[in-house]
Amino acid sequence: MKEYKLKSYNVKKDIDYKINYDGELNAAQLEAVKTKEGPVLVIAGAGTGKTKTLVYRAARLVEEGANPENILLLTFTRKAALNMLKRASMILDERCGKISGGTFHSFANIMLRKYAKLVGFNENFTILDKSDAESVIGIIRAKLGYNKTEKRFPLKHTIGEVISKSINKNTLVEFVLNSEYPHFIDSLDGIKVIQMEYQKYKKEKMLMDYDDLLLYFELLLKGNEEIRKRISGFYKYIMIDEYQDTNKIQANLAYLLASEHKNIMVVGDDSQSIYSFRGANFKNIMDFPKQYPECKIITLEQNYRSTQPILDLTNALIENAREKYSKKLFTKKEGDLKPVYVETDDPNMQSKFVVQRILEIREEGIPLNKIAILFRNAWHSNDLEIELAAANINFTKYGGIKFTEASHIKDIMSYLKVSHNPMDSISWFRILQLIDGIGEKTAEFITGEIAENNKGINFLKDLVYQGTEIGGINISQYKKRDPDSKLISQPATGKINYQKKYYKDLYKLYVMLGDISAKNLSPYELINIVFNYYKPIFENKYDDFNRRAKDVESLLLISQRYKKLSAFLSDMTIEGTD
DNA sequence: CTCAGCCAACTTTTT
DNA sequence: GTTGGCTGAG
Repeated sequence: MKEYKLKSYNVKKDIDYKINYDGELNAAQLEAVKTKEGPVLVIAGAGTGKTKTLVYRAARLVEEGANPENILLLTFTRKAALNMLKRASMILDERCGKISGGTFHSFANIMLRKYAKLVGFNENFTILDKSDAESVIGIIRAKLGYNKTEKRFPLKHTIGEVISKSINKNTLVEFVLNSEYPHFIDSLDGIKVIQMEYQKYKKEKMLMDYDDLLLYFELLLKGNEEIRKRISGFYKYIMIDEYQDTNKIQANLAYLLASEHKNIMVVGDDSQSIYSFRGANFKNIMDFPKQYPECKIITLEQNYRSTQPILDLTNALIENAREKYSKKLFTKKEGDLKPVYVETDDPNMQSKFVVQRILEIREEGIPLNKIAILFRNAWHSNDLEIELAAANINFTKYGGIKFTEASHIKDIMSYLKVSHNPMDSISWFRILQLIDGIGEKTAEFITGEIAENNKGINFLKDLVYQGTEIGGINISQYKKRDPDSKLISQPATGKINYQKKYYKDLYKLYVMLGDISAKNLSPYELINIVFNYYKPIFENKYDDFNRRAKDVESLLLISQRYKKLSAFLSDMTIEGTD
């Protein structure tokens, strides 16, 4: 990190404010915006102009002379952060675009890329998304024989969830099992073993999952006094959005980051905590005043979105909460239409009712694209979709799997990941299996050789050349060439036929990987090289490759925004894109 | 033993 | 769309 000399924060008396704060904001918002220092808790009810408040406060800090880079704005998605900075730039000027912003995960990533060595990693570590993490767990699960137990052992997906929950909720694995998977309580010991192996595996292969980003960042700050002081000293103003959705580790990180100055403003609504499934705890927002007894609490209650009857309903609901910051939402918006609660006997009746209402509303002249139906998951709408189709109502359905998790995108990304971090066994495993004739076992063998003996892609060359020159060699011959190799004794037959039809393809892969390891290629150029290689595989693998090809186009487009491969890879994994 | 192909079961929400 | 189980071919 560059050493910056902090500008001393002396507000000149004669600042000529360009922004008209008083005219744009209500009293509570204004109070928040004008508070420059010390801990502040802003309780922002739904639709009370929370984002606007943050935007103005960021702009105000800059206008009063703070260096934008010293302001840290942590939000729930990166898109939200960018959006706010854009708005701040619009009301003030482009200096606001330089404010440091992002999610806890992306900020942790940036810091860890600088200080990875201090927590036992290399700077080129790879970030595992959820399915990558599950693959690792799946491999360990199989290796330890848990796929052949008498009693059904939890699936990799479940194991991953249990481990992650115990971390995010800061509790023991047994508590998670007891409360959410009591039927798997017998598997406790096994899960604990897998957890340990998982941790070890990631460390060896320079891999971090989402939780690790936070954990290692916390470790970095806790274990290195000097670094903590440097980072906290640099980010002199901290703002955190959606504080009710932070978990224990994130709250802890916030505390550590603010330790040098306590200029921390958290904004949230205790009545809107929706991420408990991933360990978010609204207690964080309740406990903030305990953490900072001197903090200022500001409550935003004027709502700009809904009419009073709707707010009355939410007020009544919130009133029932046992632990809360009391607030009463009110509005100046006109309207007396009440929300309607309808109960139906079965899901199909529900669908029919919705269809009927839509037809009525359309009769009244409301266009279909002004009507929205919300539901909690993709298949909840199955019945409704049939009814809508039957009634000849056109609709657009949003949702489905994320772009970055589509398997063809993951394929392409894996080639890049391997070239960025040759230790990334998960990506090796994936791309090797794309070759015709290579399945799980062979991929495991090659992956193991590449990683364990640190041969990198040269192993591919060795393998192919041995194959073509010698033909099928057996284990003992191979051992002679490489006496240190550990994995030689593994296969039960004691013999692997190296003369395989996939040699040619393996060699092509080797050549392509050599091409993309050339220096100074942009992510865009890299993807082009990769796709040139991948295209035949791609078209063979997917019947609908034409549809999927559009995603590749998007990927190329996105990649043009990046100069460096490492930033591109991190962003694609942490932020995704929509 | 290894791999590919087929089938049935399941699917919240996010970094 | 994905996972895991099963079968048959090489």
